[in-house]
Amino acid sequence: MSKHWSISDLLDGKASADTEVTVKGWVRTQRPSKAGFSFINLHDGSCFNPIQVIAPAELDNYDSDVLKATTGASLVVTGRLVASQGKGQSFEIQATSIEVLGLVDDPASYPIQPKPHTMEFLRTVAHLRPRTNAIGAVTRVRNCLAQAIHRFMHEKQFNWIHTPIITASDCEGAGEMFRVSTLDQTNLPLTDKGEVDYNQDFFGKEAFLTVSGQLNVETYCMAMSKVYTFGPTFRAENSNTSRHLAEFWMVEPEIAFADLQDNADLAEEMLQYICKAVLDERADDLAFFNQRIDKTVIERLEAIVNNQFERMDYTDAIKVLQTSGKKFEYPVEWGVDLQSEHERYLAEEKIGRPVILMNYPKDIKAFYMRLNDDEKTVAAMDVLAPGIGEMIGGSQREERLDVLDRRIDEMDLPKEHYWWYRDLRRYGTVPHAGFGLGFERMVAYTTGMQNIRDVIPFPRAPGSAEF
RNA sequence: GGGAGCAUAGCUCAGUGGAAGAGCGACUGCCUGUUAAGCAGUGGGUCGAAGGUUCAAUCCCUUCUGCUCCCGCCA
Repeated sequence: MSKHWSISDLLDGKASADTEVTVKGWVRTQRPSKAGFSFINLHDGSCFNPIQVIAPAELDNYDSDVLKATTGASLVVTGRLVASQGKGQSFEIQATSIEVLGLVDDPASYPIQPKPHTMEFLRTVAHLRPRTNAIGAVTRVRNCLAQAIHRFMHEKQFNWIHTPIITASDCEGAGEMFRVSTLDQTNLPLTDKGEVDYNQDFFGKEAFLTVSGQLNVETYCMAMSKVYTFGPTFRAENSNTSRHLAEFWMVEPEIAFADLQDNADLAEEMLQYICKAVLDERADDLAFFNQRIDKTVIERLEAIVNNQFERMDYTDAIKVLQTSGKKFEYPVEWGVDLQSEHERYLAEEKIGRPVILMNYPKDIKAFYMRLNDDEKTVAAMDVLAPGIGEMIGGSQREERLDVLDRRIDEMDLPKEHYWWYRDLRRYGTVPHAGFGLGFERMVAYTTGMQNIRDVIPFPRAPGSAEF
């Protein structure tokens, strides 16, 4: 294909005015004028704003093609880049030729009309929704966040570890898992006991899609010191909410020679870094979100970048909730897991920003979290964000083999399945900690989008895997 | 898994037991250096599906399907 400019570069003034340029993209709107030309707004995904093309009636194919290029049609436009006479854009293109690559069949029923759509409707046309302002902006912000995460980690000398998607160990324990099997589902091989014989399956044992790369990444942490995973994870929970997906992306850093404070500091520094990246690099998209989606988005991101995160012990949070004067549906007492209403009160009403809750009762947390000296709490932390709830969950890991074994026994877990995880405590164990950031929750928080299904290109949820 | 709600034009939604409505979009015309333009007109419907009640059902009842929201699970 011949060389052409991105609309982003043209609007940024990277090409000299009065030179000939070519752009390729899709029509957002066309406004024909009887004054002898037509205004076409063309977008190519490179930035929020489209570029305005002035198509003069003198073009050979003006009546035959150009005027038929309705919203959604694809064009190659060549012309002179000039300072715009109109308001709303710095530059525009005075077209000398317009090639229509693809028209829109039946414009009346083309789903992406130049008018507001609901997010619910756009989910039913997920193959076309990236052409909208909102989903296009989400896509760029999502990319910006992902790139910023890798950049942050790289600058801090973390190694990105590609942990497996398929796991044959059933010891992850973070929820229901999707089974991976090549057995003939209509004719399953059975053992003598009448159970499915997974010895005959592809891996010779049961296999699943991962729910977390944590246990795997801990092994590399015990050699590379600073590591992280960033990839898709899967939960087969029947969760039907605006903040859960069956397939979602998670960032899981793991740091050696570190405790819970170091872990919280890392989470804070990373969130500040990536929020700043979005403020710096995606001002155009943020302006849109701030105007159309959530009027507090920019303010919120600036507050994260410019303020220390509030840190609060679970035990203190319980006291705050008990003395809040609020009537909660679920009563609060030490030892209970916090309900959404409690987390919301803390993050939204009490603090108004993300808050890091630390040191939870051991009975409501996972076996691998490090037991505190009080023997009642573990070194766990959650980052709670207004509107999203739990954005990050993490902990200092139990590095003492005897204590870990005690916890495994207490929870009645199959110790033999954790043999390689326990080995890490036998061979040069060190204090270490890590956390998991729900990437889509971060994108939702950053954009103000209310449903997590609108911040991932093709959302997977119970009963929903179209596209 | 528990609870609530919704389903009427391409989209967003009114509405009524007795002849299907608006706004936006589409199309046509007028107008215009216009900005999701303005003005006028035209077309567009198995009222989610299947049963039932009724002289008559888009409306009332039952079942089903789909979607949304809240809670739980968590990230």
